[in-house]
Amino acid sequence: MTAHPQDEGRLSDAVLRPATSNVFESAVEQLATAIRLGVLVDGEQLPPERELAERLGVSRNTLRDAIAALRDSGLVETRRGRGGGTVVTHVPPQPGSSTAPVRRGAAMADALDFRRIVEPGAAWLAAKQSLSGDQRSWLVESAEAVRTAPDAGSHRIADSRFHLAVATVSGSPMLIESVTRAQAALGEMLGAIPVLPRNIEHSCQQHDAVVTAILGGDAEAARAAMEEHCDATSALLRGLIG
Amino acid sequence: MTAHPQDEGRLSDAVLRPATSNVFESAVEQLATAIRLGVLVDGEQLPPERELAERLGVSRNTLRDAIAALRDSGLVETRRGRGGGTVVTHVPPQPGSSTAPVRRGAAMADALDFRRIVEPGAAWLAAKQSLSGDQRSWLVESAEAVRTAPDAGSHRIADSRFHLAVATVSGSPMLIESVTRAQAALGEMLGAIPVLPRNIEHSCQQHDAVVTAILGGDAEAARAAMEEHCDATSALLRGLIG
DNA sequence: CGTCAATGGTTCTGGACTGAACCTTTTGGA
DNA sequence: TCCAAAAGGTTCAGTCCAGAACCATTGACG
Repeated sequence: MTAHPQDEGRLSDAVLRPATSNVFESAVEQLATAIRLGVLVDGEQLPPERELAERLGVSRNTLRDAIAALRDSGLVETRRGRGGGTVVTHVPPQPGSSTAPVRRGAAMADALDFRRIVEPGAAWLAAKQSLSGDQRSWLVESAEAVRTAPDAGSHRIADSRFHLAVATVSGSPMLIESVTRAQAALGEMLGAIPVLPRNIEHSCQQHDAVVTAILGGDAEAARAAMEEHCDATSALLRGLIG
Repeated sequence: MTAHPQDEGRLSDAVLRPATSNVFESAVEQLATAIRLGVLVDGEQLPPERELAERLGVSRNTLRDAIAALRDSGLVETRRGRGGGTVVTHVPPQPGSSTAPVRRGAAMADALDFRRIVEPGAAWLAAKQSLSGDQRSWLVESAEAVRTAPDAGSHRIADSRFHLAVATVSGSPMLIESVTRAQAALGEMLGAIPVLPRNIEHSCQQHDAVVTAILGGDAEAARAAMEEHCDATSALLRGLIG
């Protein structure tokens, strides 16, 4: 065993990551991300508190605090009584009103690099699965939903949903989580891309190529198509920010 | 926005993952994993408690409980006083004594799939970086250390260290974490691979191919070499378990 | 040989979170 | 019409954990 103190340092610096803190905040972030990525769409009803709390692995008290925070942010509304519950009331913000000053570059570069690896990987793996009819039509519809999105905000959400759908049909929980994290990290920035019809059309063609390759079981083509798609997005973003 | 209830269900099931609970246990797992993967090698001294606690993002109390657990498991020893501290005392277990009954298949398949994507991705990204001389020699030495490992246990640790080194020089924190998780998930199983000289030699040749490609800046070759390596390992494991 | 600094060991307080029980509101159906 | 079920709303005791202060032990260095 070579005793290279600096190597040990490099490795342990890289591996010993700080644990996730603050259960409440992570619950808020998780729900808010799910809404902003379009996993939970406008008008959709959340599961009952007791059930959702269990699924998130937090106590009902904490979940309620998180929901209250979302309510304060205008993301959801809550009604009491039988048949009541919490519903998503989220009109996706139109781009251009980017209040968020550009993120710091390192995190963005990391997320872009990461996405360039896990999303094509998900497409590749999805193509190797034998998908059910439901899953196949889900993919097709997800891609179609991106094309028919009426405005920029809807387009962003539909795009997220498409990418998450690809990850989901890959069947790998670890990959799904990775894609979710990449999408969440890039979410704000992707929203800053100007929604020119040309960009949309190009993007949708690439989506279609991905879907076609996956449905055809051509893993290499699926990966290549998704790589192209990620590269195109990266180029837009990098150009946009410098 | 298509209102497909089942789609929502699929997506939210996939995305709303349970939050990490129990700070103490995750600290233990993190340190134990670091030791078993060889990030912290035998005889190496841990940072002082106050410093390590801060780096892990836990309180010193919790960290001390975690260290106590490691001490009970015989992974570390602690001495008081100036110049004292906690040192790793870990003799890697020789394979064959696999007390652990085979893991359940789904988690293993997930980890293998995930690894097949993130490790080649890390090699690809590493090859695209302009590496420092230190990093280049670190890679070479890491690969060489695998070849010269005296016994099966050391071989496993050196192998982990090599893969983590590749991920580290890729420069992407998100990727490093992913590779670490994949390695940790597969750790026990990789240890179950019979260490035939032929397997070792084959594995080392693939390591060398990866290093050569990375140092040469040939990203596609690096990825292909790592894919081959992961596939070989997968085949061994799947054959071993059925 | 004594002192000091670096380290682990101990204790305490306050806040965050859990788990459970119970209350309140609303609606669908007997 | 009225009741029961299904939801959200409230409260409380207990546990986990952070943060800080302080104690005990040991080796380094003057």
